[in-house]
Amino acid sequence: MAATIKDVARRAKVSVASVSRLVNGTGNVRPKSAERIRRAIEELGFRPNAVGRSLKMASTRAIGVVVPSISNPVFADALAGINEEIRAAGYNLMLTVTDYDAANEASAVGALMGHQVDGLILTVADPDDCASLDMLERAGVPYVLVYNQPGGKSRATISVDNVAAGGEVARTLAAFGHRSLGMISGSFEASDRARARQAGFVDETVASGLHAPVICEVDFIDGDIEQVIAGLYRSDGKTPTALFCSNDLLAISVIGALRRCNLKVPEDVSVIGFDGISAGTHLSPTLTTVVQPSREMGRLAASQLLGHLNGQEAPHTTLLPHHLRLGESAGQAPQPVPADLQDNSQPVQKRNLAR
Amino acid sequence: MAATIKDVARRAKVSVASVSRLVNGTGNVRPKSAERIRRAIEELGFRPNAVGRSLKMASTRAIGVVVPSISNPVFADALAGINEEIRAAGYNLMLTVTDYDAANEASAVGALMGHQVDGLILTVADPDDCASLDMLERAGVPYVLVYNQPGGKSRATISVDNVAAGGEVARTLAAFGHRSLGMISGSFEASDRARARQAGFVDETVASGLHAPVICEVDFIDGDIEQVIAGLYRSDGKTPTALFCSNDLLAISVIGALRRCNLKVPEDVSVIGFDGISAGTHLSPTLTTVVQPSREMGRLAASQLLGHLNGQEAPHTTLLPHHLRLGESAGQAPQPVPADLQDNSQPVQKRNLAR
DNA sequence: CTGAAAGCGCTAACAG
DNA sequence: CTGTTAGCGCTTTCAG
Repeated sequence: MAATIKDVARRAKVSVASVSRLVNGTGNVRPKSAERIRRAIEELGFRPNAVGRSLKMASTRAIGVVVPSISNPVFADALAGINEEIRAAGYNLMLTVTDYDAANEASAVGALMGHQVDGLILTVADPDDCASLDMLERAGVPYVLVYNQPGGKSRATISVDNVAAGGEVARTLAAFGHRSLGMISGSFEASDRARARQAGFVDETVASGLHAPVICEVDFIDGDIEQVIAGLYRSDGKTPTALFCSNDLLAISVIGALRRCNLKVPEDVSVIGFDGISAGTHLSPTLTTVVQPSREMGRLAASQLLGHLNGQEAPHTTLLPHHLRLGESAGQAPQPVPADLQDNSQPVQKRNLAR
Repeated sequence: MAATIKDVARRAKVSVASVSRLVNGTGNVRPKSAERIRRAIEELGFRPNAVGRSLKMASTRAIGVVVPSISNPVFADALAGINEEIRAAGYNLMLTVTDYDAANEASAVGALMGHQVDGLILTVADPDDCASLDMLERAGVPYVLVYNQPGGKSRATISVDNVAAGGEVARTLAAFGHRSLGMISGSFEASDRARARQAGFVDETVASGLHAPVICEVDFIDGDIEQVIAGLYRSDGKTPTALFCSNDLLAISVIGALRRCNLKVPEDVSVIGFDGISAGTHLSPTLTTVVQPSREMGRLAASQLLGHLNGQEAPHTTLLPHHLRLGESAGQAPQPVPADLQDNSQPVQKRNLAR
């Protein structure tokens, strides 16, 4: 059906070589022939077959992208950035969504390699223990991670400093006067980011003179979250007055669950998320969160990868700045302890946290 | 670098044909040879080059997807559905985001055709006047639209009935006692959906005995929206007590703008969106909206396309059911007119709307 | 400036 | 069962 370069050549009464030269602007062709070729192309509606070209050139001009989810705006935004950069450079995008499943991760990378993508951009569950990544390395296929923050192995990555950010959250909450913190996180196994944020959060909580925070790992099912929250606040003991959620989507669910448990945010419980998805600013209370520059991260990942494909320096680890966006969902700790007890607090350490 | 089928054949001391047969499960090979081939594959880390295969088979087992945006959850959700279906069938996904730009639309389709995708799934600005679509048709490349609802031309589509849905919104609002309706819409030029929703909304508004609604077309810039809202409600005349927004993202922005204009939702103004993005249920007030089954739409589009590629019936137009999700953002019209005036209302028609 | 020809990696007759 | 071979559509020497 579709016309080939051969058809064009025949119709223009030249060799396929000339057509190729004209089409690709490589080498010159006599103006007279050029005109005939152009007409033939026009008449035949010829469009070069990228598969044939790829086979010959050993380059598909396609780059693969592997992300855990696309319904999470964080990944959607990064993808938008990637798309922008990639397309501007004339590359195409092969996308796979893994749904946080490691098996999908592996098969996706395999499929993409089979399709001979020129490079990959991906977010994996665990960059420190990822067979797919090792495979890419062995095969010499360039890649750069986004959001992932490898601990041991040195791998090209674009992310924020999750540990530091988690720490800032702890300090902020402490400065608000909260004495009992908690963290609600999605699967640690499926997210090195969550682990890093937790590590920073716990460390700084303790460093701030508070006791270690309660950590709840939840499945991403609304019912589950509600149960966890209910369980947490049913106990009459020392329950957290502030909750750090490992990502914004989770924070939003947690706020909903809290509300259904008749707990007011932020009056009774403060909530801080992570990511800075735009939906957070439209909620009420508006979401306090750690903002990462998702779109920019995607753009940067793409441009580093493309740069490398064009012979520039290899992609390297880049930590982009994050920042805390103060919304209404986090505020002063409720109910300062009765005056007589208050004297027992530790003013020195308190001053520290307020930094 | 990467091993080819030839390398495997050499190493296993068989012909490339045998390797191909074993790898693809087409034809038999002597168990003895099979074993040698398998070892060779293992040792060489051989992975069939899909480009070579595609060239020979005239099929890339890739399908192209073209959407206006990926940051809008509607498209992200549909894409999730497409991804699911596509991957289960062993296909790959080539994605392009057009950013609502018709020029990008055309070049994306061109690039995808060049890459020889086996079929396309797309949402375009105007399915009734779309050069890309005509080009696909001419080239005989199968495609199915999502969200688009072509008026004239017959094109395979998965969507909801936007006209009917727009009408329902009008009737619902009328039944709530609103007498003055308005619609805020994104670019009509970039969205046939918006046009269809508007058509249904206007028709039913009038059919309900109300005067034609105010229509405001806005750019998708927060500042712009705020200005439009402010302008609309500055006039002391008969301003709408209910606003239908052509999509949820817009509705969320409108609610924000309304709030900044000191208008309460829904006490002063009711707002209804369209799409049913999950963020809407987490807002407060929760968003009233027309829910479309986005993920299912994506899934269905993909399965129809794949079915067609496998020789089943051609994709056809499918209207999936939508439904109104009543949230808190829309309610009874404010301030029933003073009693003496109320008698002037038209009870008969009112009864009609309440149906 | 131009054409002939080789070959990218793979599949599928076809002949043994 | 197995190997040989002819392309799929394209780019690119290499001669002319």
